Amino acid sequence: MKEALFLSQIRVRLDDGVTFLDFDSPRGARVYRHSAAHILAQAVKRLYPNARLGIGPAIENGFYYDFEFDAPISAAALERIEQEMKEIIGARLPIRRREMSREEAVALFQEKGEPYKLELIADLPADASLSCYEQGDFIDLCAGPHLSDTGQIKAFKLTGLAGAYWRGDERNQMLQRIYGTAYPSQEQLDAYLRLLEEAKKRDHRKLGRELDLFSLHDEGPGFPFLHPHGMVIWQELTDFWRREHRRAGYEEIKTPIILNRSLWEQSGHWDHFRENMYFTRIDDQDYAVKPMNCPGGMLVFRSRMHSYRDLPRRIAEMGLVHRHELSGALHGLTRVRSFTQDDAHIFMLPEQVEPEVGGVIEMVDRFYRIFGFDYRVELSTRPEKAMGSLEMWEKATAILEKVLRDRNIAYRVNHGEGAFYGPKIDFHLMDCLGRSWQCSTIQLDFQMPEKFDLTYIAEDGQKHRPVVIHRVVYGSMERFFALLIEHYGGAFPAWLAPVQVAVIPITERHHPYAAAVFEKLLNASFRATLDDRKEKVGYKIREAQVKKVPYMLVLGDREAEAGLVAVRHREEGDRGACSLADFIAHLNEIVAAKK
RNA sequence: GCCGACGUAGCUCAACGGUAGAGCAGCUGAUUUGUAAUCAGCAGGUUGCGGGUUCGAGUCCCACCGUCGGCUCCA
Repeated sequence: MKEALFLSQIRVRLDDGVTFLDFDSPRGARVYRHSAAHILAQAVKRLYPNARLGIGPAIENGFYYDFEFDAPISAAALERIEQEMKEIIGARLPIRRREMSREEAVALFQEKGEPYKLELIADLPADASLSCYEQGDFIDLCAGPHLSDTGQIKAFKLTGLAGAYWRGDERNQMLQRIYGTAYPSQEQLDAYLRLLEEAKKRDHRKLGRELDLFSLHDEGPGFPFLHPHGMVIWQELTDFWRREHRRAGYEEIKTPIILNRSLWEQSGHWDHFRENMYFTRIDDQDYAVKPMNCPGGMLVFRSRMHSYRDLPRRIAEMGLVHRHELSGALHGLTRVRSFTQDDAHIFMLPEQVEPEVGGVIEMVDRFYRIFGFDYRVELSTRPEKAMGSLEMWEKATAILEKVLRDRNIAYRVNHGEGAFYGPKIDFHLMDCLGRSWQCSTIQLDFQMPEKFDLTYIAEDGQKHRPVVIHRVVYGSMERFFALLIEHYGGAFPAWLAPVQVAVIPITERHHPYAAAVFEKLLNASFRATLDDRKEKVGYKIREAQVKKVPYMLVLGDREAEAGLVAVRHREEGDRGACSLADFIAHLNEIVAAKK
C-alpha cells in the first residue's frame, strides 16, 4: 500500500498507485464526505454501542449513514452526535485500510454483531477482495478510498434525520438515516447553508401563498386549488401549448373523468394500477376515476375506421387524472393526487415511430428552451410488472435507443423503470436547487392497440395494428407550474405575469389621467391594475414590487400634462418617461418574445 | 403507508403547567403624497380535532387529521 498522499486540501490513501484528489473534483468530494460518514458512524457507535450499521455513502451535497437503534433516536440527539464527531476529528485518528479474507470479515462482523454488514458481505461476488477501513476504535466494511486521518474534516453539519428502508425496499426493516454535509472550510459550509436558505425563499409553496397563486387545504390533501393569479399563468401555459400543438399537427379532445370498470379491465389498469386508483359506484356498477388518459383516447380512436392515409393521428388532451399517492409522498404542487397531464397519443404505422418520436423530442426541447430549463434524458426499460412479450419490449426499446443515438442525445438507462405497457424516454428538468424532476415523457406502447383491438386499413385492404406513443411535454401542469414558480423565484416574465402593469397615480388629481391610461392598457389586452388608493407612491410601488409586477407606470403632473407615462421596471427601476404608445409597443414586443 | 419533527390571529412568530400576545396584513379616520413601508384608532383566536392526567393544559399523555424532512412511489 502506498503512503498517504498530500494535496492542498485532501490526503487520500489508495492502493492502486499514486493519485491526487482535491475537493473540487466530484470524486474528491465523494471521498471527503464518505470519510465524514465513517466519522458519523464511529460517533454513533460510541454513543450507542448496540446500534447496527447499515450503509453510509456520500451523496450529492453531503452524506448519510443508516443505523438500526434499539429505540429510535430523536432529532435532539444529533447535537450530541455532532459533539462526538468533533472529538473524533480533533483526535486526528489515522484511517487505515485492511484487506482481509471473506472468513476474517465474516468473523469480525459476527463478533461485532453487525447483521447488515454480514448481509452485504454475503452478496459480494465470491472472488471479490474485501477491505475494511479502520480508525481508532471503529472499523467498517468499505471499498474506500478514504482520507488519511479524521482531522482532515474541517467543517461539517448533521442536517437531518429520516427513516429509510434497508436497501430501499419497503418490505425490509426501516432504519434511521442521519444526513449530513461536510466541506473543507467553514466558509464553504456556510455558503452551502446560505444557498439552502435562498432556496427556501423561492419555495413554490411559500411564493404560491404570498403571490396568491394557489392553495392547499386539509379538506383535500393533495388536491390543489388554483387562485385567479395562478389561473392566469395556467391559461398562458395552455394557450402556448395549444398553438404549438396545432402547428405540429395535433388534434385536441376531452374525455370523461369517471369511466366504467370494464374499460379499466380492458386497458390493464385494473390489474396493474389498481392500488393507485379511486373508485365509485353508479347504478350498481363499479366505476373508476381515471388515473391516466389513454383508455379514453383509445375509445376516441376506435370510434371510427382509419385508413393508413389517416396516420399518424396525433390526439392531444389536457386530461385531469387522479392517483392515490401515499400520504407521506405529497408535496406542494409537485406531488399531488390530482393533476392535469398535457397528454397526447400518437396512433401510427410501425415505420412512423422513429420520425414521430423524433418530432416529440424536438417539441420538448423547444418548450424547455423557452423557459430556460436544463434537462437530462433517461431511457427506462422493462419493469418487473410488465405486460407483453420480451421480444416486443426489446424491439420497442431498440427503437427508442436508435432515435436517441441518431440525434446524438446523451442519455442514461434506467433498467426496469419503464411503464407497465412499454419503455419510455424521460426528460428530467434540473431545478434551481439542482434537484431533477421528471416532466416530459415519451412512452412507446404496443399493448393498448392489442387490448383495444385498434386497427387501420392498409394498402393491402386488410386490417393492421397501429402503434401508439403516449407523451407529455409539461408532464403535470401542476408540477411544471411549481417548477416555474421556483425557477423564476416568483418574478414571472411579462408574458406569464398575472399582473403585467401596475398603473400608479401620484395623487387623486391624477386619477382621471391614470384611469384613461389603464383603460387603454386593457384595450390593448394587457393585464393591468389601477392603484387609486389614497397612499403615497412609495407605498404603492413597494406593494407592486413585492407582488413582482414587471412594469409600473407612475403618473403625476408631469406625465398628465405631457401625455406621457413614467415607466418603472421591476428589476431595472426608473426608466424615465415615454409615450403610452411606445410603452405598449415595447410591452407587446417583450410578451411576444416570451422574454 | 413507514421513520422523525411540527401544528397558536390571514401571514411570520411569542407566551416557567396559572388571565393567549406582537409585527405585518385587514377595517375606520386623518394625511394628497414623485419611484420599496405616513400617522392614529379598531377589530381579529373554542391554541388542528377528540379523549385523558391535573385544583388548573397552548404547554404533559394517548389516538386521529394535516403539514414539513426523508424512505417508497411517480407526472
